[in-house]
Amino acid sequence: MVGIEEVAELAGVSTATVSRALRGKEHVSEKARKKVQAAAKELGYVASSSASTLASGRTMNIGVVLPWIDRWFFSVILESIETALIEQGYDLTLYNLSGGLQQRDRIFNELLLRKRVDGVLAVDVNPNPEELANLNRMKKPIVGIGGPIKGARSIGIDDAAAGKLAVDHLIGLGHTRIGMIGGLPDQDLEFGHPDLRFNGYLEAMKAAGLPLSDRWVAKSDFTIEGAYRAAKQLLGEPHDRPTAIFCASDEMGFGTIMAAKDLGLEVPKDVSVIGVDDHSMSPFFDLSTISQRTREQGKEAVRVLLEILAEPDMEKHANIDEARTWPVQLIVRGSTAKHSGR
Amino acid sequence: MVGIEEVAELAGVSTATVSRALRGKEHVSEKARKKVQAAAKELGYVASSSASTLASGRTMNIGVVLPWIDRWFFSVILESIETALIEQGYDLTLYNLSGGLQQRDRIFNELLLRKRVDGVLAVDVNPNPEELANLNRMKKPIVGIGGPIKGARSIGIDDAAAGKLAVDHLIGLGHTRIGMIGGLPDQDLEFGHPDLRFNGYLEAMKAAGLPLSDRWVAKSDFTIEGAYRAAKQLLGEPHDRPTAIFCASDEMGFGTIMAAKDLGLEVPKDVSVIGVDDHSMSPFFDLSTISQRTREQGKEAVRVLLEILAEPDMEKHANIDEARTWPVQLIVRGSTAKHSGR
DNA sequence: AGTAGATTTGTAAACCTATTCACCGTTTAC
DNA sequence: GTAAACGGTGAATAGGTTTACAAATCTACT
Repeated sequence: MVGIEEVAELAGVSTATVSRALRGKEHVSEKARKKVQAAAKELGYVASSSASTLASGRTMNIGVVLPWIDRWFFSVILESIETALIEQGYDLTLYNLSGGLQQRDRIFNELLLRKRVDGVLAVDVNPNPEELANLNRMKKPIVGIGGPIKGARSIGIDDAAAGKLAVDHLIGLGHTRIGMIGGLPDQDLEFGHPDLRFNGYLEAMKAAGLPLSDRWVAKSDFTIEGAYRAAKQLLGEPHDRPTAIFCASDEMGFGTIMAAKDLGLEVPKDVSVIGVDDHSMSPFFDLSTISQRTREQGKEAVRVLLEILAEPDMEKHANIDEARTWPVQLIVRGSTAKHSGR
Repeated sequence: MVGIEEVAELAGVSTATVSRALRGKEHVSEKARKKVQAAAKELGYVASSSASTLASGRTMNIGVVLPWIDRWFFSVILESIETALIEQGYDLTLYNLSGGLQQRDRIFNELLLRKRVDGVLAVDVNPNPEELANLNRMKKPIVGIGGPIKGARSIGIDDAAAGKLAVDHLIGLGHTRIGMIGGLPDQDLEFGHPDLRFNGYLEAMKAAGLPLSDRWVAKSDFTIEGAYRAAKQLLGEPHDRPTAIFCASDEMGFGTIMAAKDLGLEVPKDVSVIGVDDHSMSPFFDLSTISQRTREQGKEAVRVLLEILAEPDMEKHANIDEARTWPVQLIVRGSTAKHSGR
């Protein structure tokens, strides 16, 4: 296998110059750089990343931890993170937590500490104090996405505000009997998004002085299917049926729209529907939604993490917990309209 | 930072013994192993992966290359690969090709050759001969998923056979006017799945002596929305409308079912629909389909790659091109039924 | 007790690059 | 014209582990 010495010899310079030349560093004459590049190309030389990591202390690799991959939010954010990282010359090592607690423990207390990554991006994963302490000890900065991490920086939307915005939109359209399909608490997500969005719903309803009813609220998992069933329940009610439904996610919105159709109700004439996410299929369903601009969140998290890594004195960043609120945006499509009924 | 020497000192043994003990290797007495483990735990020692890679030549890391992440097939297969790898103690570094040709070039000719990965899994990506030669030179085995790679091992379904199976199912139900919604050729995928599935359709129709018509065939991209539009076109036809439609993917099947509903047609009474994939949402849509058992494919690809890596004489595996056909399975749900019409 | 053989342990040499420091030849400032 | 500053360069070292090999210890048997 060809190493840096062969290149140095062929180019007629020292290994130090080869190293500097190939990485675009200062203090190399153009002439030397050209020679080195030619020699490297001729020999098909590529620097060994493990050796360079060992020598420099930098891995140029980021660990990304997320609970699942095959769900819309996570796969989209993963793609945006990967794209942003590769642009900056970083690789991305993936850790998904679907393997249960034991695997999680191994990931946090072993895999992430082995000097394979320079930093960590945690998507909807809330490290406990011990896990965080370990990362700090190893000087591995972590940036969270999706919810506030105590003792670290994070980015996420204000779920309650998002819920309130959605419901305020419905209220603004004249709806008074507004239902909600929320997520099951504690299931799936670590930051309680479903509950928070439900709180936003309650808040908006109370602020507007509108009546609440148990019959207008249903819980389901975050899937089309779950919401479909929940929506049938809500909309099947012959009297007093809600004229608008706020769904905790767009996928739930899709299920709700399909349920409405199957019940012979028209959207938005008979019932308005709004979700949260701005899923790639939302335009097709013509679903109004609260966009959380997922791709931008991923990009921004990468920016913050790399900024911390660029800071020579990383200590400063330890134990800063700055939970940045990522602004959401109401996107009005055809699934919400003025209340037309009686 | 605590290194192997501190652990050795505290445990009262040599670094060699520490290394052996911590990795569960032979030739360590139980007593020594216990002492070492206790010392490592006390000091919070975790071996540096770059140092161990440098010394051993093994990275315990696999590179996974795929064209996208946020599409069902890819995210599911990625999750299955990640799970299988982590079980075996391997990490996974992700490279997605969505950044265009320039990025692809960099990934194949730089990132994958840097000794950061022991091997490569290519999902629906077909490396060209030069890219493959580079990998061979660096002794990095590659296993493909989704289509045959000339000069490497690969696993994938027989797209034509899958198409034929789907259409044979429809024929067996008595349908004679059978349409297809296929993918756009050359777009998106490197292995021409859409065309191959279309070939299977043609083959089945010809074998059964059934008539073909341009009016029964439409092309769209691999999305619900595209298929929805295509299906409206096909099913809107007042005369001679197909009584069954084979869709090149389940997502296209969902679009087709929705289009049928919106046209006032009942599935399967007025029109049968079948797809390919066995998408997680297919049970909800009650869509019959050809399952390609995506998760198992991912697992199997990992098994094959690790098997190659375990082989001490890896040379043997270079230039073997063994394109294994992964069996598909007909899954009959409620969207296909006997032809009931006139 | 002595010894062959098996097992455990330690020593030291890789593994390959980045980087510090010193040095040299040039240029710049005075 | 000299001193100082500066960019370019190379020699040597550090970085932390694995592993071949040699040495030491233990086991079982004569």
